[in-house]
Amino acid sequence: MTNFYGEHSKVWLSVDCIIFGFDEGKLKILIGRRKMDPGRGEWSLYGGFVASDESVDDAAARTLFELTGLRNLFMRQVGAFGKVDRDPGERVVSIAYYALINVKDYDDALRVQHGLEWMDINAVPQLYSDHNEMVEKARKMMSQKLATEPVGFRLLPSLFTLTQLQKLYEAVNGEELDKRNFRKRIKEMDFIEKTELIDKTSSKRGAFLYRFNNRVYAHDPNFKL
Amino acid sequence: MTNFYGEHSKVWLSVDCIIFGFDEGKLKILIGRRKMDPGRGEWSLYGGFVASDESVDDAAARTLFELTGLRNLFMRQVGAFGKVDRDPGERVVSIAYYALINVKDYDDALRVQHGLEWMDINAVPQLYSDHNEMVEKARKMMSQKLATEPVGFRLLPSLFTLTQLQKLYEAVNGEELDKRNFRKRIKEMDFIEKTELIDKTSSKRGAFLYRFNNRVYAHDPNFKL
DNA sequence: TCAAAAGTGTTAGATTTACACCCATGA
DNA sequence: TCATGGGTGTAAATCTAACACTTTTGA
Repeated sequence: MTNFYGEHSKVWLSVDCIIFGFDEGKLKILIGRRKMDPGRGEWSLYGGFVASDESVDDAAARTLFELTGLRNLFMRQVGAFGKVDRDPGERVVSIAYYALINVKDYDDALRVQHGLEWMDINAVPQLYSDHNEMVEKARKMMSQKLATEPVGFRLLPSLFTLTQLQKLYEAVNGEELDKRNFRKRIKEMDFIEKTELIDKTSSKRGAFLYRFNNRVYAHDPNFKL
Repeated sequence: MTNFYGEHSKVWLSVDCIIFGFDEGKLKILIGRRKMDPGRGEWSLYGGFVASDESVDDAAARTLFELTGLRNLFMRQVGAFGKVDRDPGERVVSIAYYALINVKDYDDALRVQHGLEWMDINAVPQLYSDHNEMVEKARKMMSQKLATEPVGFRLLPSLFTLTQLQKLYEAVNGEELDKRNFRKRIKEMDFIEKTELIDKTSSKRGAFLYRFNNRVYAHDPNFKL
């Protein structure tokens, strides 16, 4: 049996994370300068290796936790990146994952400690190896996901204004939306609940805060934006 | 440098193929009985190992070629499947791919030689390891792809009737379509060209044969079904 | 008092859906 | 001549997109 497997060769497996955040009306990802060879000093996604006793998904979740201190993030696999020479040192195949985080939940000291920066998705520099490809694919999958499932909330505080939500969708889709049409559609979705709370940080008048009610959504999952 | 990688452990990497075909008005996939341990005798997807000198995509293309004798198949990655115990023997992570083939192009002797059978997608038995998960994910991705890009033609002969095309979409979506509405939409797509040829195999009157013109599509890629 | 963001409805146009009959042919 | 699959258009309903003004409040 070992013979059967043994005819073939093994590879190192890594995970790379595309961490999306929404801040200052812009969609951003976390990247940093590589601290190790090969590629030291180049801009890069944050990643890690898959250990022998953990699934690939678990490796991604662990890596995300190391980085953010957060568990139960919304996370999806982007795919396997397996060109022979993608890593200049050894044969390493990497599985990319994207995650959505609320920037305000994220301890900024952890960001600094890992030497990471929030980079506007539209101004991502050249990255190490094939990481730009990963980012592009993640971005497409993520915007497709946000258009068909109510997961955009993962990028916002648990209480948010409709203007924030609209700006988020505008940033993700790269196009402006009509305010009245947007709010009309939101009103049709019972799982986006208006609270009596008012946010006055962004206007003098103040705006009602809303929340996503997952229980209501589970009962009547009709989302379309 | 080797130290940096060496702290971690390597895994075997395999590819598994979900090969979609369309025949007798049904969407089918190719599966066979495993000829090796572990899992000998169980229904399984066809797969292979990734060699050290080939990319993961190349390994999938090679595996598909071994199996079908066909190159340049439409092929897309489904994703990485990496549970620790997914392979009872060793730690093997598998990257699944789906491919679309025209059953008529496929040499049936090759199918028999590999011990494979066409199985209706709605009657797939329990498969080895996590292969059912792969099939489900591939199916979703494939139907999404067919709804947004004109690749359904890859499942049909290069000349096809509109009824064939409609039956294909019905099989993929699992619901019937209105004949007049379907044909109205096809008529709007200039890259689906009517020929003067007539197919008389499926009716006495005969039906016009159509073809997909990729050049016209490249010029005006508006597809929606 | 004014600047800045919040909030609110209507209508025309476009798209989608439902639906039924005649045609051509070979057996 | 009849059974079988091929082929065609219209109208109602629904959905989408465009559009402008009033409100509230802190500075």
